[in-house]
Amino acid sequence: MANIKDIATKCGLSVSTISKALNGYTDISRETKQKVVKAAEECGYLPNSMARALKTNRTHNIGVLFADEAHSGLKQEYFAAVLDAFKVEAEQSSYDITFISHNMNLNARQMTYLEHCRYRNFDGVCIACVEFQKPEVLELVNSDLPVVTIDHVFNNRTSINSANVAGMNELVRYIYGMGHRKIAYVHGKKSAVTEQRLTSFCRTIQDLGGSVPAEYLVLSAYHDTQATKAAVRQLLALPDRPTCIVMPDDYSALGGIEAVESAGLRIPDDISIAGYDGIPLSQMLRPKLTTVRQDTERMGREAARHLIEQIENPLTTIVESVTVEGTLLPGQSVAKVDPGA
Amino acid sequence: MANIKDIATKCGLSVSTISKALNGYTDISRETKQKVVKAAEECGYLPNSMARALKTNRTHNIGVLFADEAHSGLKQEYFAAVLDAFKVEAEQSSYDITFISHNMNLNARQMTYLEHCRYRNFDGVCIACVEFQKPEVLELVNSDLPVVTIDHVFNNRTSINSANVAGMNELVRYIYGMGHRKIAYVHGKKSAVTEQRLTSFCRTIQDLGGSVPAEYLVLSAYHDTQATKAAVRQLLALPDRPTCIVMPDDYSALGGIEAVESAGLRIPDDISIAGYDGIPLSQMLRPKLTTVRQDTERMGREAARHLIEQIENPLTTIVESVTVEGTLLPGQSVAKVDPGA
DNA sequence: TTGCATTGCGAAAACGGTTTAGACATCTAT
DNA sequence: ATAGATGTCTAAACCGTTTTCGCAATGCAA
Repeated sequence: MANIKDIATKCGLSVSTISKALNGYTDISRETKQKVVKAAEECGYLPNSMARALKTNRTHNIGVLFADEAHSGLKQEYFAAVLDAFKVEAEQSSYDITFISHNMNLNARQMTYLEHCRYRNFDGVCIACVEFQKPEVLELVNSDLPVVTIDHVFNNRTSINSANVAGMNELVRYIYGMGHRKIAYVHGKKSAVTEQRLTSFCRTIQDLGGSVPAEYLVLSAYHDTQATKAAVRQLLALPDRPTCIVMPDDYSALGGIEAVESAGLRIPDDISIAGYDGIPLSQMLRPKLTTVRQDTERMGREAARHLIEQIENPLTTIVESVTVEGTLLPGQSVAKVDPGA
Repeated sequence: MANIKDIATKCGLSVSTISKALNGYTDISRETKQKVVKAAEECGYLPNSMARALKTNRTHNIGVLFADEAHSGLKQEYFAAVLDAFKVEAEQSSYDITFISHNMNLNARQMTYLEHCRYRNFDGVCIACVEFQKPEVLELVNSDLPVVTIDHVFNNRTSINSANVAGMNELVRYIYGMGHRKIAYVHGKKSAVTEQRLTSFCRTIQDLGGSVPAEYLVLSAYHDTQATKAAVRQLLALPDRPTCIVMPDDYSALGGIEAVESAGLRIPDDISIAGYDGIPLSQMLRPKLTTVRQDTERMGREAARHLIEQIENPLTTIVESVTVEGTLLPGQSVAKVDPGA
């Protein structure tokens, strides 16, 4: 509750001296500084971040956009893990994080994301798990705020990207190496991530000398067990059924697994299954899921590091796309089969 | 970027008039108000939350403490869901939410949670998923800030609590009703929640005329599949093995299930299993897990509602403990057995 | 006409800091 | 002795609001 003025009178010094003493200015003598620090400690003095921000135009607060109305990032293990790592790294540099929303109201209407960021004076913004093409998101991306995006590349913005192309390539090669030639892919809804995985999936198979029939590519949705269940059903009903199915992600793979099992098939004996994400759950399943672990820890930390770098050195930092490699988790859900079959 | 002064000169009015016009003061004529609102709109004016907070001592920002060094609430589906609901409700009342941490540094040392809250001028605080007895948490709880706690009761604070006693009672009665008489409980580490469930577990069995041998109560930890796996192993090795095991929570149940299956037993034919939480995952498992669904949606919303009520009506609001009922999800992991066996 | 509410607006003092420009004393070199 | 350099501190402006109080103009009743 004590403010800088209280300390000043207590020390018999001016307000400016207190401020300088506390902020490491060099034109304050050693003794004065010590006296001030001691007095501040005694009074339980805490600077007022609002007053400070008002004057300096820096809040040490980062806005994170981790959900729009469609998906809540918090409920998806992948994004929750990224956010968690982001938070840890940001806090280590003394930045707080606040959720961005557009539910704050301004007069009658609601604020856009950008307006919200301006209102709160965020020093920078991290965007993930949204539909990146929505005008409201674009407005934010094209603003003059420091921005880092996760899993989506804009040419004018730094982004942190999971290595989807390499990851899918590795996964497909593994599956191929196990002998599979009829591999289907139940993919998520259109997004940068989906496109990368999808093209990598197709190209890798082609590179290996195979081909992908159109009916082996089925649209589902991320994190949606029901949609994936339906998609897998559709695949199982095919006259020339695939021997292995790659799911949109580990969680929705549960839906796929259910479809497979309710069709009386066993994994991996009768049909093989692979996921994507490598969330802890995937390795708790039996059989352990064959999947690609995305390095959420590194993604979150890199995002925070790059954003803070951008905030603190706006002139010298350059736009870049960081790619974070994943790891193949072989699991046991893909069986060794005879390629000739 | 435009501020209130710009609007003032643009309108040929004073700064105070602009402020009043924009904030619904009644001593401003209808025409002036319209003129001001129009000008503000044209300039893309946004109030500066820092300046406003500095003056009014209200930030419209809520601090949430959802993790300490031990657990990160974000990574647990239960807490992530509660937080998500909290966020939605808070945003609807135009409150933002910011994570509380003690990693911000003040001079040389780190801020305590309370100091962080004061520094940021949070209007109120929501606490969950922490060790409630830690001095640093207590300091926050006993401060003069509006506080709401989740799943822990302090006598001077409003709390939102999942109905653990009723939930466990219902679960045990269901299991008992299925014929089980040898029911074990692998429980989480000591906490208010654990104590409630544990006493409810024991009392219910006693009320039903049964008894709980000491070796049927095994300590594990929440959200820890390895610990739970070990605990279940221990139970399976017992000379008089239980016919049903209740797990700490749905997620750690995965560890229990693994222990059971790797012992060559089948669920529910050879042994029955129950969880707690009712997270979506539990119903994706085969067999579907018998569990108690906690109403995370309501818990989060109630927490936000009560906190905001407290913030906005500090004098009239009273301390209360809200209990949020859960729902038994019967699932198929508890088999019907012969009570005489 | 006078007196008194009422209405609509503005001046100015906060809120709690940061930061620039300069005051003043002391020291150093000439 | 003097000019400049150095070290330490202060005054004051400023950041963008809110809010109290005062004032002028108007309306209305007496």
